[in-house]
Amino acid sequence: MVTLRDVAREVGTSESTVSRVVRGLGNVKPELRERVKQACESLGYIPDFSAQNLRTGKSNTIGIIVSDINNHFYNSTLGILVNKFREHKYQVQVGYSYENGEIEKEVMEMLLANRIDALIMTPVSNQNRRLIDTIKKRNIPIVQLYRTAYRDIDSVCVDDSHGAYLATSHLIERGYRRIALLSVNVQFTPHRSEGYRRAYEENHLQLEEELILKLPPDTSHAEEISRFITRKKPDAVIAGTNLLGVDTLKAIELLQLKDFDESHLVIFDDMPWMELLKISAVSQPVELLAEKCVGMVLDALEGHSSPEVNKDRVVPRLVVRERKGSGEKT
Amino acid sequence: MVTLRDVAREVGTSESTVSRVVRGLGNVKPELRERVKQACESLGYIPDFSAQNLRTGKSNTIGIIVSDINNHFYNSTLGILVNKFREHKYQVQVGYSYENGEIEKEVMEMLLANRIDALIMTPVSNQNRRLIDTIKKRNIPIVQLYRTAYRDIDSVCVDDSHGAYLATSHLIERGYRRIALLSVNVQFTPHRSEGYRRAYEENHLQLEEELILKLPPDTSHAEEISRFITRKKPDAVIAGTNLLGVDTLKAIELLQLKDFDESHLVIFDDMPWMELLKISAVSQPVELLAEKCVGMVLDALEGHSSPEVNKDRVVPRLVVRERKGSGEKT
DNA sequence: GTGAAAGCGCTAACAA
DNA sequence: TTGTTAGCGCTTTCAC
Repeated sequence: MVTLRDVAREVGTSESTVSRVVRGLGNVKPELRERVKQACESLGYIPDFSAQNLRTGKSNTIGIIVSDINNHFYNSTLGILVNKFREHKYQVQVGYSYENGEIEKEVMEMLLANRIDALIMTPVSNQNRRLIDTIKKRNIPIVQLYRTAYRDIDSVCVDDSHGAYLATSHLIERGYRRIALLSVNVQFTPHRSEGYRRAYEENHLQLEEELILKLPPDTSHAEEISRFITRKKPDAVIAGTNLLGVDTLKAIELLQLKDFDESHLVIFDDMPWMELLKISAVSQPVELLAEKCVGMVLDALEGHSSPEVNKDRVVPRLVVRERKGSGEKT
Repeated sequence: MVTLRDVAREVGTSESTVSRVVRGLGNVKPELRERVKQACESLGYIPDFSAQNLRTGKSNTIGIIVSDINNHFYNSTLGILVNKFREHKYQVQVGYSYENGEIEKEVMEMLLANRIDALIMTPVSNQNRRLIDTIKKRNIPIVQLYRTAYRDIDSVCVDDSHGAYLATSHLIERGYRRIALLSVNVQFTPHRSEGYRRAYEENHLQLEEELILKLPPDTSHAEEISRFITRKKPDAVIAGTNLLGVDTLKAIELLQLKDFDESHLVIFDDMPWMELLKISAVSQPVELLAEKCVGMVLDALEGHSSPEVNKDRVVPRLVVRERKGSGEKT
């Protein structure tokens, strides 16, 4: 391994001078600076972040904990975040919690051990309060994304309740009355059922509790959904995530429901394939969300943040799609 | 920050003893061991990987460079790799190269600076030979995934040429003659066009070069593809990646081609939505691929690897799908 | 079974 | 403008 010392020896100067050149600080004579740069280049010097981090106490790294590694929706959010932090010269270190509080704990410890400068997470539970406090004590900014598990920590969420309201209203308007609401049984998310209820109430319609189905995260539910449809006979379905959307479509296929087409369906998290299938979707403003999240983190890192807890909530919108010839319920 | 020293002071012992306990080494009296553990717990001690890495020269971290952050296919591969390494107690640090050799260089340097123990990458070019050599010199194992840019480095690839052969043969069998091949213009991939040609030859059919279209990575090509279809009038299309598949479907919609349905199409990289749309796909054995890749890395880390260059190639399979009533070309 | 001490590669305070 | 030095938190001899 080539170290500062090696470069210094090569040039015949001191480690600190080389360090200054490498970090682009002033106060080095141009001539020396050039020779040092040359030597770095020819020796193939690469700095050692472990040493840097140890010495400076910071890592230029943002930790991000993603709750579901298999959900494209989270992956695309992650993609945007990584991009934005890249622009600000921050590395990103990702950890996956698999919607499991224990693993979440391990991952938080791992990221702390890596000396992250800030943490963005989609919390799985509120059981890691202890670690959250440790992180606060170290003055590491935290932002919760998509869910608010800890009330005293900044958060950026989507108003899923409103999303459900939009979806439900839309379907009611189309003449559907037995609308099923499928959602993942995850805590700390703004409750979709709340908006669903509101839409029913505003339309003076009676709602059946049994049309609300909560499912555990991180597995396929096609069979369960098909049984549910058979038993409860909904005339429309709102799928609370893109993955549940896929499961619902599979269930429909399983059951060979000929009249149950895409117009009976609204799926959360707009994805490219929904456009192709002409399925209406609740589109999350991921870009905006990421922007706010990054903004909060950078503000906090630069000490610009307010003493109060920031809670930001962005509003989803309904994307109505229909095939020509389709439309009102017949 | 709570350090080993703090814990040692609390217990009234030395740093080295605490270190032994924390790392689960023997040679500490049970009674002392317990007290140390207690103290770690109550003080909330978290080890510092920077210090550990600096001292030991290794990081328990595998670096992975993904070439396209927006491609679900790579994301799902990444998901599997992360899972597998987790089982083996390795962290994963991800870098994204955005299909750009310059960024790839930066990312490689970043990962090296982080002292990764091994590197898995989907190389974008062969222009980073210099860094590859540095990595080799540091005895850090490297595995190339999906592409072989450096012949002297281990690799695990998919036989895309064979995939194209399967897709083309299938379409020819269905009666199509003017089959377009759309692929991303990326170097070092087994050439799809080779299998495409072979299928034409075996069927004693004349192939038109102009039906082969190469497109740059990392943008949408719907318009370009629609122009291409208008001009060249193919009667079937093979899309070389899932993203090109989406673009092709959009192009078909743009052109309102009524008779050009899913049966005229084969898309590389099987994705859940293709099942829903009944689109035939060339399915990559991602799980197997990841397994081989992880195996190679672990072998190398444990010194079990052979002196020769490992080149593994896995074979894709064709998943034929059809709606009832569809089938042979009419 | 336990502790003292050196040093991994780097930065920052200070001295020259 | 440059060099010397101490020390970040940890592991690893080596001595006891």
